Formats: sequence, structure tokens, C-alpha cells
Amino acid sequence: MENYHLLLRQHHLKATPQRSAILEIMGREGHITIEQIYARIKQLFPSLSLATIYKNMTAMQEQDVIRELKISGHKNHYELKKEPHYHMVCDRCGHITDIETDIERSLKDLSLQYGFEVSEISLSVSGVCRACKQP
Amino acid sequence: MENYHLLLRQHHLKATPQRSAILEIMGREGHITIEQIYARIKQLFPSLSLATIYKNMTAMQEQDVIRELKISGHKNHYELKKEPHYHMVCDRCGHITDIETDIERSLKDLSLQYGFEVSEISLSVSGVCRACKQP
DNA sequence: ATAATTGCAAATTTTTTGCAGGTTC
DNA sequence: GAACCTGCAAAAAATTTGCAATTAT
Repeated sequence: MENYHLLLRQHHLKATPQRSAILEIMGREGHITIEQIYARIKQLFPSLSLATIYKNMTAMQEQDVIRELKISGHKNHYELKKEPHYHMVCDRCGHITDIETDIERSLKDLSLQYGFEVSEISLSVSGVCRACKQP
Repeated sequence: MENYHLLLRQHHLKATPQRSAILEIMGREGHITIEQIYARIKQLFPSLSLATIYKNMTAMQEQDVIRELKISGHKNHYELKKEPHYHMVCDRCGHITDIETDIERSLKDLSLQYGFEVSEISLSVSGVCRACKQP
């Protein structure tokens, strides 16, 4: 069990019970959609609204507490921001597995390592391009 | 100028003028959003509806003619499905650049090659997991 | 001729916003 | 007590659906 109160404060966010609850659920579930968070959290906070979840997800992304996973053919998922890692998503059941492998290392043997039949790899690098860095 | 009529037929899709027009625009623009397609296509087909674009984007994705790019912090973009390649997205202007590099090759020198300041790399591999392959 | 596609309008789903009252630091 | 957050309702944005008329093969 983690100290989400501290985590929030370290990232300059007020530590409300709602926020801590969202993070606890995310910590438990690993990768989760907005509706899944909503369904689970309603049990603890029947009054908590979807709008609050959205607002918090935005705020926590901006403060680098969580990460949004947008994956083609699947709903958006969210995860706590930990060490850099990647994802393997099943097109049938939607299950997301973390991949701890290095980028340099060939992804081809994923098939053997995980018994996962790779059909598509999507990589995107974000940051700031040369043009936008010009004064 | 490509033969989009043939491309569609090869992928078991009827070659309607609307579809060909969508592909032509995509071929010209590289990476494009739904609204951008809509805006451009209205000039040629004032009657073409957004619903038709959505239906076609779904059909053409299913038949592997195009690919959907879901990138955190940006609208969904679409591109023609060509050789495997990856993307570099500017967080300021949203511009998407194709990366021809191999996965094995370190992405670290992107910064030098493109003058792009990398802040996050997101990779996801899709396919079918071991559990779903069980009979 | 048949099966698929279009276009329209309407419905649904997803996300955002405004604002009053409440909470955190 | 100042700034921020919640919850509600309402709005906006994104995507899907049903169906009659049309079109591609």
C-alpha cells in the first residue's frame, strides 16, 4: 500500500480523498479505463461524479502522476507513471501486459517469451520538434 | 498519383468515389484527422457526411487499408498503411513525422538526427495473447 | 439483381465547462 | 482565507445507428 497522499503533494496537487482513491484503484488494477474507475469508486464515494474523475485525470497527467494509454481499437486506459515501459495489448480480450524489455532488444522474440502473436507494433515518440524550439 | 480504386478492390471494398477521395486526401496529407478530411472533402463532395467518413474509416481499418494513430494529448490521426514505421509527434504544434528507423537502433539519437527533444516514448504491441489462443 | 454504400437525422458515447458550495493547506 | 476541488447539470465533441434512396459490381 502506497502513500498516495504524499505522491500527490510531491506533484503539487491537493490530496483530496477522491484523488487518493483514484490512485489506489489505479495502483491495484494496473491499467484501467475511466468507466472502470468510476464503477469501482462509486462504492466508496457514491457521490463522486464522472466530471471529477475527468478533471483529476487531466490534472494528474499534467503533473506527471499518471499516463494515458491510447491504443487503437481499445478504450483509453490509464496507469500510474512508473519506470519507462511499454505495452502489449491483446486484440481479443483487451488485456494489457507491461513489457520491461529495452527498445534496442528485438521485439521479435516476444512471441516466444510471452506466447503473444504480434500483429502490429506502434511506437510514438513525443516531445518538441526543431521548428517549435526556434525563438 | 495512385490508383486508389485498385487498392480498394484489392482489399475487398467497393470503390466508391467518396472512398477514393478520402484516400487521395490521405495520400496527399500523410497524417490527418477526421475533421481535416471532412473539411477538404466537402469541397469536392458537398453532400458527403461525417457519418460516411466514420463508416469508411472503420471499414478501411478493418481491411488494413489505413491505420488509426491514437496519440496522447492529440486528436486521432489516420494514415495509409504502408511499410511499418513509427511516429514522432510534436507536443507543441502537433506535427507528426514518420520515423524510418529500426526499433533495434537506439532512439536516443533522434534528438540529433531531427533536432527533436524527446520527452516520452510510447510503444505498444498488439496481437493475440496466449490465453486467447487457447481453444 | 444483389449486396453494399450513401446521406440524413437522431441517438449514444465521451469529454468538457460553469458555477455554487465545500475542502485543503 | 486563498486557492483549489467537488458535484451537479448542462453543453460540447466525438462516434454510432437506423433506414430509405442510390450505386457498384
